[in-house]
Amino acid sequence: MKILIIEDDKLLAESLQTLLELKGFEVEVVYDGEDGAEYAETGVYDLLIMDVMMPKLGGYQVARQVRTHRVTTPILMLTAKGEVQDRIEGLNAGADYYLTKPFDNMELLACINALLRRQGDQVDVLRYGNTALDLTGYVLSTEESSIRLSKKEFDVMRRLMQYQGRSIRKDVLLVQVWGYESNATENNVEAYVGFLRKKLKSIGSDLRIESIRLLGYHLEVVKP
Amino acid sequence: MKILIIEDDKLLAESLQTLLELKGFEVEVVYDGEDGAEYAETGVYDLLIMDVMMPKLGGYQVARQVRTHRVTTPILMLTAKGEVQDRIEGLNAGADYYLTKPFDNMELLACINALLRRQGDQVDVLRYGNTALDLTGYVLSTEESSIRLSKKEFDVMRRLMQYQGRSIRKDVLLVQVWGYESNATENNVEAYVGFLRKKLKSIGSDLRIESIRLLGYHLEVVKP
DNA sequence: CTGCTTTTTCAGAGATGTTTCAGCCGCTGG
DNA sequence: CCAGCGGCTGAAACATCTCTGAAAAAGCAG
Repeated sequence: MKILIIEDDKLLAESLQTLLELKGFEVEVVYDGEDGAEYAETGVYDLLIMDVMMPKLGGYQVARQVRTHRVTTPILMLTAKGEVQDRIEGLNAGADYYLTKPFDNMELLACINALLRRQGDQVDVLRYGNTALDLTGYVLSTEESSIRLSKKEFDVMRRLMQYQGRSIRKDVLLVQVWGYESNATENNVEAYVGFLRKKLKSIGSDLRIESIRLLGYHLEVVKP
Repeated sequence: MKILIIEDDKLLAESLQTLLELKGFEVEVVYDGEDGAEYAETGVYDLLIMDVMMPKLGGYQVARQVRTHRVTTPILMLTAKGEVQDRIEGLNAGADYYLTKPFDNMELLACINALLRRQGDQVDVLRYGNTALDLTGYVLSTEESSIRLSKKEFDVMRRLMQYQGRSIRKDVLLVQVWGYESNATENNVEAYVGFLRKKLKSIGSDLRIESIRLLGYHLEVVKP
């Protein structure tokens, strides 16, 4: 579970980082809005936490920009500005929650959980069609049978299922699963899609991974 | 868009109802937690707004119960209890947002929008006539059927639809889709317009790509 | 170290999208 | 009425992308 913190107050940023890492999140920190927007737009994070007042690009602008680029990662806005007007502006800019400083650590964690829960990550099975993916054990199953997935197979499958009908670009999938420092190529994605198609068929799933040339993939329930 | 309000203060409930109906939502109101939980569990609502302190069953219990029954409708908690402890408890019980009374109407609406936005109800489509172009999946569809487009077909179609009735010059289209450096000719555009006309007809679209001599094209809805 | 699983790499086959081109059609203007 | 231009279309050639199977490499547990 990856979280990006965009916060210019280094002290606060660090304490947040420590807190979240303690809770088992993978955390990255950047110190201004411009970097923030750039990182956030990769779409590899599960949550963005950002300050409103920052150098170069304010939180509202970052949120707007990120949303304009069709990135749907939940945004938690964190700020000293507590006026109603500010809260409204933040929410309308694309934030999902507005928390006023000073805030309690436990409250922050509760918010994060609420946001991630909604993201559908907190559930322990994803279902689509006649098929279920057990998030705790890397097992893919239908009524009639089930099969183990390797970690990478699982990662790819999870993303595909999370998109429920919409299509995913191959390069996005690549960066989400392999990270962007990796030297894996899109052919790796193709290989894993191949593995998954085989396994889906072997358990009699009604799911089909359609490919869309020059775009990516699309998980589909095929009517019998 | 259906909203359920669970609130025992009839005055407040009514003013909320009026406000939301004015904004075009379909609103139902119940006055205690027991009814609230029962209604909410049907899962037909797009959003639940509930008070914390209520007769029979408190807001936290309602939230917990609803979530236990695997209903994922977003919950907005509305309450006079503003203590950190309360907010944490609310969020942990399954709420998605915690708003403290008294609140501003505009802020409430901003929250509601944020929650519904996340609900994934916003899809990326361009519409014109009876026809929709799915921007994420290169799919062109009408009520009765749909068909996949290739990337270039999609690019051309998107431009045509974006111009909504105004006409586009062929050379502009050429540059927009193939880029400056390309050695494609206007005949390429013509070829793709041909492909698109075929596909539009095949799905029973009421859109027609008219050509305008020496100028370019023009997307038109043709009345039956 | 050994044997097993997972992940990566690679190259050829196959599928699909794109471009090209020639011929046809119809409009336009002399 | 006819020549000429712009626009349309189908077929073929071409260019790319995607898939696949096999093999190499990397991890991992015993």
